[in-house]
Amino acid sequence: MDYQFAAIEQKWQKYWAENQSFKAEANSDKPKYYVLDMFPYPSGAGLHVGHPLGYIASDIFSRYKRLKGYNVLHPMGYDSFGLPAEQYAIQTGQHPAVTTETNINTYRRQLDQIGFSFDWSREVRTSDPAYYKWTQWIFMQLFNSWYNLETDKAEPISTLIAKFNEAGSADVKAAKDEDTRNFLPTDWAAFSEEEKQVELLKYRLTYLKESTVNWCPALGTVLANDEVKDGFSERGGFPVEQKKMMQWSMRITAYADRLLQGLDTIDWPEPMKEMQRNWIGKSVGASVKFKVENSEKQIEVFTTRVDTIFGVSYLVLAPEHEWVAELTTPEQKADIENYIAQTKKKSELDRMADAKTVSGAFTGTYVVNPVSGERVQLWIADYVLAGYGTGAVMGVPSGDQRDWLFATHFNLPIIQILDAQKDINVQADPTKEGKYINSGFINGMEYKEAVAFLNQWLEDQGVGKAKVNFRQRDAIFGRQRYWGEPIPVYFKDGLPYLLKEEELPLLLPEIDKYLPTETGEPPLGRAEGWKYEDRYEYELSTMPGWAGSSWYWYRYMDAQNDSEFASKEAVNYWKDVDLYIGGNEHATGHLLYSRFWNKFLKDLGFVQEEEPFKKLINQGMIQGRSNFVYRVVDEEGRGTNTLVSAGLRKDYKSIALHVDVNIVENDVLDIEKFKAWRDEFANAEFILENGKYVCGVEVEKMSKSKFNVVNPDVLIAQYGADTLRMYEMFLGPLEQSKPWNTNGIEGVFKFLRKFWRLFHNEAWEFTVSDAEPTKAELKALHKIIKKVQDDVERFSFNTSVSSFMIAVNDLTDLKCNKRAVLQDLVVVLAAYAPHICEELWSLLGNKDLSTAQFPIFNPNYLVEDEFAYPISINGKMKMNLNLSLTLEQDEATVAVLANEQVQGFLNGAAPKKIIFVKGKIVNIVV
RNA sequence: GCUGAAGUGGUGGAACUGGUAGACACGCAGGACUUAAAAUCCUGUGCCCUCAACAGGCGUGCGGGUUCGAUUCCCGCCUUCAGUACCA
Repeated sequence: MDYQFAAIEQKWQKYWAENQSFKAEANSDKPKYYVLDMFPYPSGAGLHVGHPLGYIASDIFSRYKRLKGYNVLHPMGYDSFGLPAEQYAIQTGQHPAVTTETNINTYRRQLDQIGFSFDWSREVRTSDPAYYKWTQWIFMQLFNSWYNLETDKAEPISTLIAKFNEAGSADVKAAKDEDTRNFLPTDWAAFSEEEKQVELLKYRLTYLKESTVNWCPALGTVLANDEVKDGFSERGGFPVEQKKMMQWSMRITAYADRLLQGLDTIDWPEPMKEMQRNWIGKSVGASVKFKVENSEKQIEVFTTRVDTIFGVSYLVLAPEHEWVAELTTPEQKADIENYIAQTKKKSELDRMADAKTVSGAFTGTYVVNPVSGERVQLWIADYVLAGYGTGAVMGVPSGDQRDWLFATHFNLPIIQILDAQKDINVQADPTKEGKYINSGFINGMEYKEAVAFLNQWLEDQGVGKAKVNFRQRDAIFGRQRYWGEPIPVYFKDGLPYLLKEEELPLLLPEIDKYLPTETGEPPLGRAEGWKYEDRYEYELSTMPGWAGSSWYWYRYMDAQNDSEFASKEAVNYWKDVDLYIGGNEHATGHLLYSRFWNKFLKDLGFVQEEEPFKKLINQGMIQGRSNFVYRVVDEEGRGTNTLVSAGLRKDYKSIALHVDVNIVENDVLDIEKFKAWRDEFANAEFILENGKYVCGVEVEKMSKSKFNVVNPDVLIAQYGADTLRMYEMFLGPLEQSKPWNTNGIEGVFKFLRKFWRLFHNEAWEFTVSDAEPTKAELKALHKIIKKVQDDVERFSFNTSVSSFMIAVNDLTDLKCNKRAVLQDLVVVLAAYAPHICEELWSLLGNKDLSTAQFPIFNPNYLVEDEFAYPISINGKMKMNLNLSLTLEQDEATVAVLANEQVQGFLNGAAPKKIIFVKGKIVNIVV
């Protein structure tokens, strides 16, 4: 029979499902290997051709590892809480659970027909109560923990209480809020229960705090910083404003240093690590307090160059700094207010574009440099950000270019502080070289000494200390929306208390409408009679999107467990994810939060590994490739009924229209389908080039409105899943972003057919011979065995597809239909094109390809006696010459020079030198 | 600006450790089969000079360098993409 991909693929997909062929063993003597994909949010649009790219790669890797004798865990699930289903619910009244279920079914159908080897018995859905029970449970562990800076790990809150009982708060070194109280053990004992709870909340790893949040009135919800772009919501593009509210936060900053250090231990793409480093934004420096003249106030600044403190010639506050009004003198009041008004008007974008312009205003107030005793002016300027550090900086014009510009613009002094500083009247010189001058008691010191000395001095005097500052803030954990995990907390006397563990899961209540209440409370406020013990108000926020995805890889290890998030045995066996494949858009979201929760769970002894994802690969984005037709317009600019082919468009006045890429092949329009596509084009006329209508092309985001979405279903119907899988890999390196095009898919399909034909005679009857393979056949086989092995291990899937083509071309030329060769070839190709291979495997009389062994590479088959040496003269390749590979330099040189053709090229010139690299090249230098 | 990645035929891309640049595929051109088309098969296909062949020259973003030999290493620049942005 000819290659009937549809029947073959259905048959084996059914077989795999019925036999649970890819179920990971809970216990095994085989080494474990955990291959994870970033699980999808099941959106209503279903999968497009870009989604499966990473899944195909991970599937090939998983199947390969199984053939190599590993016990592979390769699961899939759904990140099924999220905003789109809720938005849809608001519009239609349909419960998000229903929408989600429908979408999941579509996803599952689409995934199944690509033939993935997922272990579906371990499927998870973050919106399933059996799953979010454990998300809530982790929240409770966080609530019940604090971060001990002495042991550098999280500990149960009970150890903190013990410390308070014993020694009060003095010796406690903890990651905590800034407004903690100092108390003695006796004070602690005297605190009321409420006072104790208030104090403990300042130490818990998840805590309530009044914070400024990004409030989006249109969406009725709070957004994370990464969900806001330039003052508008990333989703929907609605305006976002700042609003103060009590919010649950996660004390991720406690882990900032470990999150940073851990990056050095994991095999991730460098750009990803770099993004996380920048996001965490560690800077080492000092905080210094400047006393305000004629006031009790002290302004704290953060600096990374405490050594330059004698060069301070002014201080700047952010315009939003809360003390600005208070510290402005009456004479300067108008100036300052005017400046603040101006800053407010500037949007974030303007402020960015304006980065070069110097602006600011003098408050009229002076502050005192605690080190030198000098009085300097206090200014405000919008180059200082309220949200970073303390919202105040010291200006050192000789050492910082921005400060230099500011000082020059406003005529403030520029003080040289190092003898090595050059040209400071032209620009700042941030050098750390040389010895300090004009710097009081650090004069004559060098950088390192000065920093250490100053830090100690500041601390001794109580006016500052060495400090590490992070850009990263604690993560806000509450969302004012419905479709998320309820937070397992109720309020008594205004204080939060946890539910009991056995009361989990706290189920999402039913509500009438998925909108905030009339009083502005979150949607959960609509749930009637939803009270803890019928009296206490539950927390009405739900968890953010990243909650459920911050630990899901552990649930796959033991997905059905009802008494633990995953059993100790399962966690001890699977440990961590060996290979994680997903997009780089999660660099500072999911991947950071997951590492945070993982470290926390490790601290409490629930998991084994400090880092959850050993190796990470980012698959590139598949962009859309839009096609255009060009409608000729008349004098008045009205569209006519005529369309002109792209190559001739310069001769006409025309407008470009998106055309559905599914009726275009190799950029040539299928005119009949086009006429049927839209009524308005039913009678269109075409100006053709070379008898064809050629469409224009542009690379854009894949989107419905651009008619450039390619649905895998269509391609599978036309070519089959095996072709789709191989074609997606053939497109280019996995990590590279590329526009989708179907131009080469025929070639891959032809390859599979050619492969199929190796096993069949002219009449398409299955025929293999049991004859001994020839040397050439074995060579072709072992070349591909080695190639695939090497390629898969370095995730170079595109090159192995090419090599498969070469192998099949070679074997076709050799007319090889020998079982001894083809049977191994089937196994080698199985990870890429599993359906056709499984069929051929069974036609060869075997059972269950998933239990086969990857063929062992034998280098002896590749050994050559001869090599066609490229002979180059002065590095230019001239000809090839067959020489025995046993020849060493001397004999080879003789043989080369004896050759007539070589002599012809030399044309009488005497070789100065002959380079001979065995098995590689001969280069004659003349 | 900073950080990171990348720049190779008409196109996607290959060349893994400095050793034959353009594998494999698409497209295109020509041919076979066919009444014809599709499918299939065969041949050719980096550019320039040449009717063509032979031979030659050029060629991996640009300019230099190291080397017998550079897509690969070094220096300087340009462009594109991604992230980030007055971070004190």
